[in-house]
Amino acid sequence: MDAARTRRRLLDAAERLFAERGFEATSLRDVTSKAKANLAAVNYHFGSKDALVRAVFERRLGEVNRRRLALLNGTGRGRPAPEEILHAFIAPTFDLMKEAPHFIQLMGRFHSEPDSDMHEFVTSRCREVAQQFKRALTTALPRVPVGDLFWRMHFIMGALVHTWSCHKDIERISGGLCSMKDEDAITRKLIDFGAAGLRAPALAKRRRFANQDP
Amino acid sequence: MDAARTRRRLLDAAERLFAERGFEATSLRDVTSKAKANLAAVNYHFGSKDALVRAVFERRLGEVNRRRLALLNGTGRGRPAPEEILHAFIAPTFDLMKEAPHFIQLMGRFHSEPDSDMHEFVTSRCREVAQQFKRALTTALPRVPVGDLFWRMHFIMGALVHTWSCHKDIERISGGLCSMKDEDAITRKLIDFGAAGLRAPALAKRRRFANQDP
DNA sequence: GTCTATAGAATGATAGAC
DNA sequence: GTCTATCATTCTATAGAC
Repeated sequence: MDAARTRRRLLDAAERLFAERGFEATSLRDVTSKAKANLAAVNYHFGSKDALVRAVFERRLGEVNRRRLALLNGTGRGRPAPEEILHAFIAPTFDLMKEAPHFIQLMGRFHSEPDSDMHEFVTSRCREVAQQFKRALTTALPRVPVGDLFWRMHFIMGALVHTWSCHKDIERISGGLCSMKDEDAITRKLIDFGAAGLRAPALAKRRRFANQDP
Repeated sequence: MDAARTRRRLLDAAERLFAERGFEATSLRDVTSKAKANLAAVNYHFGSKDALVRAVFERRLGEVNRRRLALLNGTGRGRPAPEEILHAFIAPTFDLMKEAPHFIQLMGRFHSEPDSDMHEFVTSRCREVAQQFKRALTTALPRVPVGDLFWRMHFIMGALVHTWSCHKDIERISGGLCSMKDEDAITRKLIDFGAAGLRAPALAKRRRFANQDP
């Protein structure tokens, strides 16, 4: 029973330090000392530093993706609106902000990390979910050309990832104007923003704007 | 004259390696061997690894911000449209994608980096530009509440940063559907997407959507 | 399972010859 | 300015006592 508790303390410490300092900049000594465990404990319980990183992601990612699919499939029998699809994708991550803020930050950081092994590991656990959401949005927006739809999903992904990365610094960044306290309200703002972008006419203002910008 | 050329090779190598592997994961030995310079050259020309990072940003950031302000102030005497403001902010970075693709990737990575000294250094060089663009958008969209406007600018920033981060992998990510070759076309797509989000009615679909999601 | 001790490799930085 | 050689740290990982 002590083993499980040590494992958990190591995961907590690693999650936090990887989020705050980055993966390369965090040593096993940092992790074990914050976890009040012995230096050898990481290699005993996980095998290596890389395996610890994977375990940190594995602990939360499965549940997040399960809840995403549950929300997506619970939107009723008709074609769900873009707003509902975005909500199913976003809300399970924002819900974690109180319980596991460092994991959210870590998900934000991960998207611009170069480590290709870690990338492959995480994306492999999200591939199925990504496919289903892509299909749902394609069905919900049949008149948006598939190329445009990819770009708009990419832009929404960027807005989401950036919000994950910065969620602890919103008050500072906004000069005290905004805060991340009411995650549901921010979820709505992001959904409304993304849905408006998804529905933008493919050629809106193109010509007029182009004339002003030779 | 040899000094200037060595300095330049070091900056080129550092820019590329920092973008591809990250700052912590890149050693001075990696940089100097790629630059075909001696290990001691970095400390001779820049003083330290940290100073090298700052120099990498300094080399390009000033010019980018100069061009942003030139475009912003060249939009004519009236109140520029949100599209024009976004164009002035985005285009100078996309224009660099051919000439300095690694720097663009590095700008993407930087936004989720934890190193607070580096963060302070870069944001200090962009503070004036950020202020001016914020003011321009506030004027262009007087009916959007300032809190909403902050969030929408934050989301657009996320879309932009994510595009910087991924610009070399768009073909792979999109499964061959899209590419980054025509930067002007992608600039337009991002501008149209962002402008639609900026103009979204503050309460669009709020009530109906809320009912479906207790 | 937890600990100490240490191997073995890599790092940033510098001194001093040329 | 460029080079070699090296110092002092730090790192991951492991062997072996308890």
